[in-house]
Amino acid sequence: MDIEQVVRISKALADPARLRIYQAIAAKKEVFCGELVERQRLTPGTVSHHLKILADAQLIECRREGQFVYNRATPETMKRYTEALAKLGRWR
Amino acid sequence: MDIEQVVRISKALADPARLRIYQAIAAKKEVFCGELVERQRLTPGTVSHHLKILADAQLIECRREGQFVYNRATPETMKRYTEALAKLGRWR
DNA sequence: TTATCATTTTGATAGTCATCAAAATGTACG
DNA sequence: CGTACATTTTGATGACTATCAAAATGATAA
Repeated sequence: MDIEQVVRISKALADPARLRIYQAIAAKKEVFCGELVERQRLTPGTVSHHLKILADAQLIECRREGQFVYNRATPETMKRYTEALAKLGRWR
Repeated sequence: MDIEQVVRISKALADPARLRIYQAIAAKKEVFCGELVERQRLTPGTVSHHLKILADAQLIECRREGQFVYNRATPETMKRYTEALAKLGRWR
């Protein structure tokens, strides 16, 4: 994983609202947007914005099914992120 | 580790210049500020600013010795950060 | 088609932040 | 003391961002 991707993921995780959204998604198999709007007390536009940033960082994947868009976490990305950080901190 | 600390660390890692600085520090036992100013092509003020953010996140520790301030990484914090993220992504 | 609901996009706004230059502070040594 | 060097702080500026309201788009069903 290159440094730009590490920065992109760090940025995605660097906002409390977005971290809560990620947490809510990762805690279940799938979550659709409306569920997040209710639980996070944010407008649909704002939630959509955050989901886009999480998806661009490949921390989540989104799948449309009818009117709804279901989101689920992609733990592989998180795994590769933490591995990249561990490597970053290793001497020599 | 609480969510605020996760956000604080994510923010600290969410800038390319700061990530490079952290990388440079973690790659050696200790680094002093002047070394970073040279290698990163940033002004002393900017480097100092970044070091403060890394230190506030407890990703590095700074120790003054005479005129110089030596910085070293605290891998313990990085370890707890990645563990917190892993827990965040875990179901149930 | 029209109505309705879910989501995204747009435009605006207030707040945050990276950066620099310059001033201030800390520290050593004549 | 005064000079020199390392670091931090301050003030300013331009860029970015979280948020909302409202408009636009997608999709279903009557």
